[in-house]
Amino acid sequence: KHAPHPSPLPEQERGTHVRVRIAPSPTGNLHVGTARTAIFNELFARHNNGSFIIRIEDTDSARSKSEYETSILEGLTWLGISWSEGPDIGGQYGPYRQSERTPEYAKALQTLLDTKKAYRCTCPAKEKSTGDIPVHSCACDKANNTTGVIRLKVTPELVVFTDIIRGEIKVHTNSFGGDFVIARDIHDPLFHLAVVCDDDAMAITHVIRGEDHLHNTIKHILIQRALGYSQPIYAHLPLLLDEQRKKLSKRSGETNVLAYRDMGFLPQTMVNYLALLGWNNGDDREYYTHEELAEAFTLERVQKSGAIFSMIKLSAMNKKYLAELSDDELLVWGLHHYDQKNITVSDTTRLLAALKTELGRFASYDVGGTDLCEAMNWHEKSWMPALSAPSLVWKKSTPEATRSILTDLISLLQELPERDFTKATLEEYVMSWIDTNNHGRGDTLWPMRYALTGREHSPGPFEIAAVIGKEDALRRLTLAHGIL
RNA sequence: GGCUCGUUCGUCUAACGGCUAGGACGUAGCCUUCUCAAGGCUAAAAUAGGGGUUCAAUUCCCCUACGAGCUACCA
Repeated sequence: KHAPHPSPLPEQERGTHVRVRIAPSPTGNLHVGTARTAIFNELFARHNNGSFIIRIEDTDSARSKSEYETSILEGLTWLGISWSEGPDIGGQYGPYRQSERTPEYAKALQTLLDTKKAYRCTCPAKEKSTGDIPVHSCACDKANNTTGVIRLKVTPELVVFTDIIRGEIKVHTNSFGGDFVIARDIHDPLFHLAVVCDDDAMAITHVIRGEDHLHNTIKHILIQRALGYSQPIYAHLPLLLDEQRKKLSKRSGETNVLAYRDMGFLPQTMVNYLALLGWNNGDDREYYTHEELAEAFTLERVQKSGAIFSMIKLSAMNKKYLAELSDDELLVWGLHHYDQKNITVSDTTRLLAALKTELGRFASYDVGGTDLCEAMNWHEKSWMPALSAPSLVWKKSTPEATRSILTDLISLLQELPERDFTKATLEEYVMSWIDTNNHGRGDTLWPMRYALTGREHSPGPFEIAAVIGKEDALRRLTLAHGIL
């Protein structure tokens, strides 16, 4: 009989304390699909006062890289997801890298070999077949080989388990190809074996992962039974889909979570959006803080069908969160984009003021505001726009009228003291001047705004003038006047 | 091909077996407006098809169609 696995926790606590994990393999950056799985796991753990654990699945040493592990953890940290055990912080069930747990797997493999539930097989690797299912059958299980891969013996039977999200799942072992490989060698386990050993050793109570693992779960249950382990509760999440309704992958578009950060998306946007993709609370509510999600989240309300990851909706949500940012947060957000482009910002006060004028207009840039820096270059001190004379004249005006208005506007603004260069005062002052002199609004405001920004699309002229101040405003207006 | 899962507006989704199938994003129109946005108002837009069960089906059951996932000595 297989000896019970040593557990750092008293036996009675096992199973009562919720313990969930995500197990990314460090073969790439943090994928949005992995991020969503992480979010669901973390929310489930928090909702149930349980533990959320990160385990690095690096049994494929050829493809695993430590910089990817760093990047994955950075992505999770940026999202604001917290874990109580993991490769970076350790924990009482460690180590949390599969490459450091080989002795555990060797022990389990030896047990399976000793109890004849697995055997070594020297047959060549199964060829990929396009037609019928290739069923592995050979005489290796009788040959007592001392070399070769290790296969688990599979007897024909119907395996049934209950998935919290999709109910009873039944798969007959005949359908997946006979005895399957669980290790290349006693010290070189495959994913299936390692997962089962770790989930047991780490006292994982609920395995919450993508639907693409549904068939693997059958294999895992078979290994658990052979090893005498108890079976965790399973919940298979619907997949994240691309526009073609295929599983979201690198070829679908950007899948790296950190790339979304660099595009201008906020972590609260990502968490909120991803959590609502496949889960809802049964009502119309769409906006939740991380805490509110943890409070409300249950696996029973997770959707069964896959959901398309939409940048459009993500952007709409991001706009809303951007508008809620405090000054400090907005500045940090803005500076990140200048850093991305290696642009040094000389005056952060002016940058913040400029960002505030652009708030609510971010949709007019590429998704997430990638060309925001260029659109806002008007805020820099002493910056001079590249103006074109035709653009300076409003569509219903003439160069002559524009020239005359600019002449008067410049002398008008010269009389206004610097401290009155605020949006409200400027607006009141200039608008009443327009009205009393019967200038057209467009005839005045268009050239004023264009002169200050060099752009046909921008925030309003008074907001702009308030940000750049009297000196810059007059310099740019004079420049504009000169080209007509 | 086999196995498994799935199917409500274009998308994300709501609806103890019971109002006119609701909301959000997107789209279109109008208002506002110096521009692009934002904001306000309005509109178009869905229960895949066919059988059952029931007084009553988006909801329960069956079949079909379609879609997806899996089908490695990757994870």
